[in-house]
Amino acid sequence: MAKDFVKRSENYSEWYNELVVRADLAENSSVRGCMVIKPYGYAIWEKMQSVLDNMFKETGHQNAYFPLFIPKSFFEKEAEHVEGFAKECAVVTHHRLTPKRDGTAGLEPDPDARLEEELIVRPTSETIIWDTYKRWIESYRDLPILCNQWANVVRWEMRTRMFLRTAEFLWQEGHTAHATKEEAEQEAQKMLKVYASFAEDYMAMPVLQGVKSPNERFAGAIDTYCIEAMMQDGKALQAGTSHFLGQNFAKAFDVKFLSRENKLEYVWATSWGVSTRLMGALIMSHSDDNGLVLPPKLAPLQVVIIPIFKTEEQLEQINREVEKIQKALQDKGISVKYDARKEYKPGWKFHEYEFKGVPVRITMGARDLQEGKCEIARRDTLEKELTDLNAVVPAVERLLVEIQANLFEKARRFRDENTRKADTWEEFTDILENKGGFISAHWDGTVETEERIKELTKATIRCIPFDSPLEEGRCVLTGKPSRQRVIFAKSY
RNA sequence: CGGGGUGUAGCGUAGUCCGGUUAUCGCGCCACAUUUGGGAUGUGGAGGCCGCAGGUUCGAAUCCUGCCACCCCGACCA
Repeated sequence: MAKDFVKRSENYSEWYNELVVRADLAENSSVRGCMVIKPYGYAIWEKMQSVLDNMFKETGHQNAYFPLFIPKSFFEKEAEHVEGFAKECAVVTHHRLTPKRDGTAGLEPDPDARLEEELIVRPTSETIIWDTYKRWIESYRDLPILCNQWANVVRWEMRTRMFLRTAEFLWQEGHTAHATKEEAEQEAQKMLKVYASFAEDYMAMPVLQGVKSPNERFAGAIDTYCIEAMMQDGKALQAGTSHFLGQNFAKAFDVKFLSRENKLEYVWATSWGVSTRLMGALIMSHSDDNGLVLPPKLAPLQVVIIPIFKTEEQLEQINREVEKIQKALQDKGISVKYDARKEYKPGWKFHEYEFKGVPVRITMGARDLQEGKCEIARRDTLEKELTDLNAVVPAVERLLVEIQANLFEKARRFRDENTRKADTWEEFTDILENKGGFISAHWDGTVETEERIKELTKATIRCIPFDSPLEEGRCVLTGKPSRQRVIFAKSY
């Protein structure tokens, strides 16, 4: 390597950026704020997609696709929604280019091709979808509508960070329409549970589940539910959100249905989404100073086999053993790569696959083969052990399960160790300045206090956890009475 | 959008203050040989509109103006 990989403890941001680029996941493009996702990174996204997609289908949802462009006027229909997104929209004003009229080289938008109404590149699709749903819904028999869209969206962010905040990002957005408030609320909560189990069971990333404070609520929602994860630098990352939209969009787009009682009523709505930001979360949750660490359930490559040999005869002997093991592993549904390239030395390959986060490595050399053994190394702990050739398959199967569980446990322990209670303002600021992480504290429930705390400390309320017990207390800033602790943290 | 910084080969860089031979070095790349149990070694070689566009000058990576991009810190956000 040209330069030593920067250590996580030295400069977390730089570490993260380098990790993304050097593990071959993505790179900055020549387009402002946009990122190129490279094949290896995209393979991880595809894995995430397919797992999520199955979960959505199991909960009764269908995929659909809506336009990339949204007429400007659609945004004007929901007051809070437009306020939330107006500042970060890419706007299409022309439909044709023409050579520059002042005679200099280059092209310019043709003034004769100006659009009558500007089109907005979707920052989210509520408006275009509710404009469409209006035509789909007449009676309670048309409900519920449970659609999901896999798409790209554009938000013209001032400051970007690979995977965490890019001008264009890939995501999934579910949009549902219901006949009753209760059903819509349940849907929003149900989808949050889906996200939480994806995060914990597949990404091995523990998350807090809760509801957002009014300040952090989605523009246009009645309630925003969220999953919040803690990164290894102690900062919080909002990993997914599910919104109960009430009748806000139905009213804005005039979507009514005739109920069983023959009454005309507005439809109840939800929307929910997760994005390529999850890739950032995955990277920051588990990776170490040796590179990426991927949970086996999402690793595009679970096992790599590396031969060590001096002579052709030895290689052939290894090839024969590998063939058997590779086939047996593949039969168990495990993805395996045999890297017998002669152009790279074993040591180089070890580092390469470690950097890319491959969970299990099998090293097969002539020496061990004599004794009927090979070496199995695990990425999470970097431990190595010799295993009998005929025990390799069950050992790998067991190891993949173990690594998955260990990554989750390790992340959960880290989060719990870095979650602290604060009962006074001194404790609160001391934790933020010296320790970081989550702070469980009382809050008087007002927007003013939350904003004041943000001004003073940069910490925000990440969520009001569902499982937070009722408990009498006093607001950490104002001393006013509070009935429940909420989670504060600095966030991405 | 405010403050700070950077832009020289695929990557990382020296040189910029104080203009002057053929633009420095390392990694990587190519060829050959020897190597292969934790990033091999030697020899030879290829690769540069010095971010872009103007300007000053006999002469610009270096000075001036404008633009663009990226990074960091804020504000904003999935």
